[in-house]
Amino acid sequence: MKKIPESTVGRLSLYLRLLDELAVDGPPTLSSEELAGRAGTTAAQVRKDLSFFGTFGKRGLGYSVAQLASALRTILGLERRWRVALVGAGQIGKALIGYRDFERQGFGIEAVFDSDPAKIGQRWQDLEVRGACELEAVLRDGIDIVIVAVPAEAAQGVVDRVVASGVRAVLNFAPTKLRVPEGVAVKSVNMAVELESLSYALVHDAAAQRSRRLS
Amino acid sequence: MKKIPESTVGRLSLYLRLLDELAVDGPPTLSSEELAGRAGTTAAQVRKDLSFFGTFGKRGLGYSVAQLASALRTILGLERRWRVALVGAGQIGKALIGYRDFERQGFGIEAVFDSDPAKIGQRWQDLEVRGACELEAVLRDGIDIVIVAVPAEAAQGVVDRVVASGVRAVLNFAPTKLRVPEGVAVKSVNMAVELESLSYALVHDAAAQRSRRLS
DNA sequence: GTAGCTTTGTGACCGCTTTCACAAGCGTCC
DNA sequence: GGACGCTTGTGAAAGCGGTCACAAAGCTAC
Repeated sequence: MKKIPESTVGRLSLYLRLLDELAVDGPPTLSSEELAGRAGTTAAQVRKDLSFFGTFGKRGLGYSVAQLASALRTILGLERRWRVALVGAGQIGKALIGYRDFERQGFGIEAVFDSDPAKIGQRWQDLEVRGACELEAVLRDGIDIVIVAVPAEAAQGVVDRVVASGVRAVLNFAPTKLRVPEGVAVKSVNMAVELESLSYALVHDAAAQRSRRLS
Repeated sequence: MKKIPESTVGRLSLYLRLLDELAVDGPPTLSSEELAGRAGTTAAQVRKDLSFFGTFGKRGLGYSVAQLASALRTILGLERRWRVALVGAGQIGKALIGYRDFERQGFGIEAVFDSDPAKIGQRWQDLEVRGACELEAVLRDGIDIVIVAVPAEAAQGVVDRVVASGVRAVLNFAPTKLRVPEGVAVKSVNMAVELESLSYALVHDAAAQRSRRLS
């Protein structure tokens, strides 16, 4: 299979969400044009994204909402349940545990870890917070994805242990760049970077608008 | 000024964080090579990123950690304090409010809104949760950035009101694509997309490794 | 069956980001 | 003060993702 752009995968995920919304009340079929409108992209982009994986539409008609959604689920690997562990029982961790949408989408958080003795043993929803020393044992028991929600200083150490335990997918909330070996997927959610990009946009746009006003 | 790639801005933010770490205990100077190593990119990339904004290094020597950090703060607009409001007093909102790093970096959350009458009037840290009806009035009072942390269905409606109130920067946590007029910056943090990309990587890599084993 | 309208799938093109490669500049050592 | 080593800054080349445009294909009407 050819190389798929990372951005394409992200868009497929978005398309799927839009299709799921439409499935309940919308028409049974839609065009690339309509899907693009909802997704904030272009019809050509939608068709190109899908064409990497096969042909899903009918010319002159568009795509079946149900069939395309099903195909995207297969492509994204969402037909099975993924076993997830959370490392770091702080504020972010708590928000994630409470976010029941994950379970509904097939991502089940099965364990929570923290190194703070005061937190170990606490019950979070239906999970007990476990000590960091148990990490390897639990991860080796078939965990697919680890969410890292610890302070930046601790993140690389945690991810090293996670990778050594055979986990090959990490979702990182620590505001730092993680180094992992080939074959391990890392996705980062970095709110600090996003906020600072907004800051940049604000000072940059302000300057642009000022010069526009002068001309 | 020329067009700056979005990805460059994100990396500058990362460089700044790395420099701040080094400032406390590291050497007073470093090369693009060293910075690139820590940032997970290449030396050429670092130099190109910086070259968009001027020249900050000394040939043969590298960059002064303190001076470069200061320059990046200016570029990113982090020398001033930004006034932030949070819309949506759910789990994510609570985590964000508790995340005191934001304040330290110059992003001060000054108001929290929710539409749930049961939440209005609650005290969160030192803030009182306000009703959605007060939104416009407060935003017009000099709020620079709004964080949207409401359910996906409500997000577009909120952002429309936010934009109408003159705010030009939005950080979106709702798992949906927001439509905003020209001149408004939106950054999205979409955990669902990230998780599904990991799911894709897992099924995709598994296939890749299988075929590698066969060959 | 065929004319006409619609919409897909895709190769070619385009523009932007990254990488490459090297001349220019700075400090050091003798 | 001159030679040497190191590192920057930057034009040029390469690579990649996005857009365009159109032939192919399906559906409807008559």
